[in-house]
Amino acid sequence: MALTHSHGVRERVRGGAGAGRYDREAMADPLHTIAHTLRDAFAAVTGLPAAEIDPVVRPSPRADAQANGALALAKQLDRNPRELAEAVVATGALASVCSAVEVAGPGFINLTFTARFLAEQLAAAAADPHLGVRPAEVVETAVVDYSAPNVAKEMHVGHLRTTVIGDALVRMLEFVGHTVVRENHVGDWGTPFGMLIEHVVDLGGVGETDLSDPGGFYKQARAKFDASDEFKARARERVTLLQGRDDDSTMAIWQQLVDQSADYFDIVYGRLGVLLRRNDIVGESFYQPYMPAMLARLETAGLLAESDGAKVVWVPGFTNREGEPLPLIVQARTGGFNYATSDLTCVIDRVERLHATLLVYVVGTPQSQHLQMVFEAARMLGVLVPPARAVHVNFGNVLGDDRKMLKSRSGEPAMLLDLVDGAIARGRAAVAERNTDLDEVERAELGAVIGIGALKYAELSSDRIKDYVFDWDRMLAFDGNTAPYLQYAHARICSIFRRADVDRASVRAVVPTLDEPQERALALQLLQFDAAVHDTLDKFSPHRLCTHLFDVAQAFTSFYEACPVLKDGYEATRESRLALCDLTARVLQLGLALLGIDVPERM
RNA sequence: GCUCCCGUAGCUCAGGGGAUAGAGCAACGGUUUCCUAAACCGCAGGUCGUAGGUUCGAUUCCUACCGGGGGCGCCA
Repeated sequence: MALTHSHGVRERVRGGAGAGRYDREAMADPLHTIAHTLRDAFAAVTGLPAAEIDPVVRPSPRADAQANGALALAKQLDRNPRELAEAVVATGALASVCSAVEVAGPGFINLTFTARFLAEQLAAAAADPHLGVRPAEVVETAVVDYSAPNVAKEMHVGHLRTTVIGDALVRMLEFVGHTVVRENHVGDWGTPFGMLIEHVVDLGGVGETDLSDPGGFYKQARAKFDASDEFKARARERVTLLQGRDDDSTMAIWQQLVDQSADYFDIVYGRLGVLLRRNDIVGESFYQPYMPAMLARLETAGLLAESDGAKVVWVPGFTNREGEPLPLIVQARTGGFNYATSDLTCVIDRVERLHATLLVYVVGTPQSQHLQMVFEAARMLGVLVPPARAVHVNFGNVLGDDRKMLKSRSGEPAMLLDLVDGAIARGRAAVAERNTDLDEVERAELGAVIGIGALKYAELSSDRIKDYVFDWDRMLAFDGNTAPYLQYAHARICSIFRRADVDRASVRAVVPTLDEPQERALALQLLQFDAAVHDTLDKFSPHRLCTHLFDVAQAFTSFYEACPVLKDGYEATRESRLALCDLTARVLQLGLALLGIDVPERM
């Protein structure tokens, strides 16, 4: 899946060392542009290689941007920071794009862009299907491991964040040009399947079970397992049969459980609106046949050791309760494989078969140590070596009011489908409450878009590392940093174009005028979309894009209040403002799409 | 015990080696003959957990401590 761009503005410039650089004239983000310009200016003034210089360009409350680089550089060179900043300004490098360049305080360079420069950058972004977002400098094959429910078990609140965050990352990675392999590492193997299969047998065998709602199935099997030694013994034997893979009846029942669960997962994913489908399932069973070879490789590499009868890898730097070295157990004393075996085999598969260079694990924080050990073992094996690397995209818990894991009324973890349906129902209620002139079908569709959007946005808009408190009212509020607020801003823009009876695409060649402060502020926000996307991907933190989109929406509503678009007396600015509206709507629509959230045209 | 993460406004959260730490909600005060008021504007609110250290400069980096949570051998 090669990235191709038909438009000329983002041609790769070949010949640099390592990653290709892009023609800086082509960049829509003025901060990015100015950073390059300043880097060269600093290089000229100091004599240092440009590659070693960071001009530290940031948005500024005092101007459009500020460059703080002079302070650190001056210290490094033992020069006066103010003089250095003034020397850089004196090069005149910024004259063509800035209307004001001032050195302030100890050596800050405050920059104000010319309206013309900003307007041209806006026009460039508007002409770009990617709205100014640069493609990745190095195109990679990325495997994103997310969601990972268990066969024959219900999906619950614990799967919400991994599914929503993973899906957003997949969309963004693809958008900037990476080849992305979605992998749903479902739990479809292991000792629990002994009891699950045996339970199916008790129920009358294949065809007599219905897993469309796995609710009590797992619990029934579990209860029998705990209560009956006889059942327990049968379950153990069944595990052996399963692992042998050649008992037809066992395999048929297992396959049935897997297939029915896949149907159920598809229902959940479909309703939630994520990309995962059954083709993305690569369960633990897939890796099972490759595990003996993996163990042999560990053996050959001299990494396999024995400890208390188990086969282990001693991974340096990890200790147990007693302060003794902690092993990564890859084969239990019983000879059985466990999740370390599976995960290590999986790393090898992703690197060697899929040729992935970026392995993304969207998995909860509690598995951090386990994953670090697996990654380290893979490094020791010489598999997970540059350019291949693994990233644990960890996340905190979804909490209820009581600050504990979100529960259903029965006290168990809230079921994912209940949360999804609850979001849709609340979205519909919100629409009905504000009743517009929509018919039933439209209202239902809109309710789902708003409800699901709110649910997902709540997951994505705060730092994934922290726990967050689930709150229906807050996520569905039309004020604040919520999906409905962003969707509303988009709907208002669509309304303007309906009223004007103007085709959106027709204003995309317009170079807007930016006379009002709200127009400038909006322009600056819109041009930072590129940086927001890349920043989000660098840190695998979708909340960064959320924050940016919220800033865009706020800048737009301020503009909307202050700058009439269609009203009488504003004919002179009409085209220009329509162009700003169009680009705003596109940034909101695209940005939310990258998060897996739809936008309505009317609300 | 060892180890990882978190601690920012009443609440929910951003931010991050630099200039007066930002939003939203709630509260208070305004705005609608006008493109969707599901909105906007204003006002108020914080010794950035505590104490040291590095630095010209720390809320940001380092150390210790306090508070909360996770993990620590044959489940995943």
